[in-house]
Amino acid sequence: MRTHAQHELTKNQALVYGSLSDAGGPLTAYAILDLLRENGFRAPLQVYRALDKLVEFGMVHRLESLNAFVACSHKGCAGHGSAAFAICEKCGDVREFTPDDVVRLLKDWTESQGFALARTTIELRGTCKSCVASG
Amino acid sequence: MRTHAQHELTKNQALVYGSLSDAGGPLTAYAILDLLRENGFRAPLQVYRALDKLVEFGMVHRLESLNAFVACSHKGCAGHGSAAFAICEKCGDVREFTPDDVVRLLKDWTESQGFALARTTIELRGTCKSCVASG
DNA sequence: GCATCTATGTTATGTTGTAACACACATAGC
DNA sequence: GCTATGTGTGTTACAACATAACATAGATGC
Ligand SMILES: [Zn+2]
Ligand SMILES: [Zn+2]
Ligand SMILES: [Zn+2]
Ligand SMILES: [Zn+2]
Repeated sequence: MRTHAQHELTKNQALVYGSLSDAGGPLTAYAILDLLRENGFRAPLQVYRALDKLVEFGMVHRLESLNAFVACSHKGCAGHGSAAFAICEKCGDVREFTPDDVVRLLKDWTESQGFALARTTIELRGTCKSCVASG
Repeated sequence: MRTHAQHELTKNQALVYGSLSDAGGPLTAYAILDLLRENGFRAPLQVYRALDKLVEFGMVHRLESLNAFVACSHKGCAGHGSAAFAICEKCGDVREFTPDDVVRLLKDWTESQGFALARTTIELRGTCKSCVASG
């Protein structure tokens, strides 16, 4: 039994997830494509199809405000509560966190409005601690 | 003294804002361009440049998860606290609200992390009340 | 064998967003 | 008047992001 694979990935899914995991930060689909050309990737759809599945599995998150994708920071994660992201505009660092209290308030609001919530996007832009410190 | 114009808009800005205001919902930049061809618009930059200013003025919001823009629902608004959006995936309706408590919690988190928050993106996807009722 | 489902490969196209350069217009300083 | 400066504008070309449509390949179940 595998400990770190809730989903058996196909070859392309594994390659794409590997790229994101190795990168340790967000990559665009086309950046992934370029990284994987030496593995035989030729067309954007090969990347997008794998990303669709990985996002569905909860192993990868899409950053809407960057048009980019990032591996979930919970290693071997098979999905968790809604995530939020703090994105540094100086260095590009992305920090994932899970603000359950925030999500609870948003869910309360949607319920009070009769809105059936499917998913949330929370992305914070600013400057990270080390970039603030260094000027 | 004008009551509804905190900013004197240029011709192009007024046209773009008018389109969004009349639409009563989100439009992509290219949809705006098509609407404004009869007013002499020929190129996407004419739209994007106006949108940049309108967003800066706080009169228009960008919806990252739709790659679209929407007039602020506060008429004559010159900017307010961070907004959030509930987006119906059935009918496309977008409801703007201002969840101060949520923003406060997010701000607390960023401050505890030394992250200098510049702006927030909060977008909720789901099904609106009337679409839930009718389907 | 045959239907069905999923994954994959490939070409072409559609959608969203900018770079670079030129020009018009207003305002301020000389 | 005449420059300098800043901002708004117009235009061409291009870059970046995403999908449609069609073909092929392998696995599973009957
Ligand atoms: Zn995650
Ligand atoms: Zn940083
Ligand atoms: Zn608003
Ligand atoms: Zn609806």
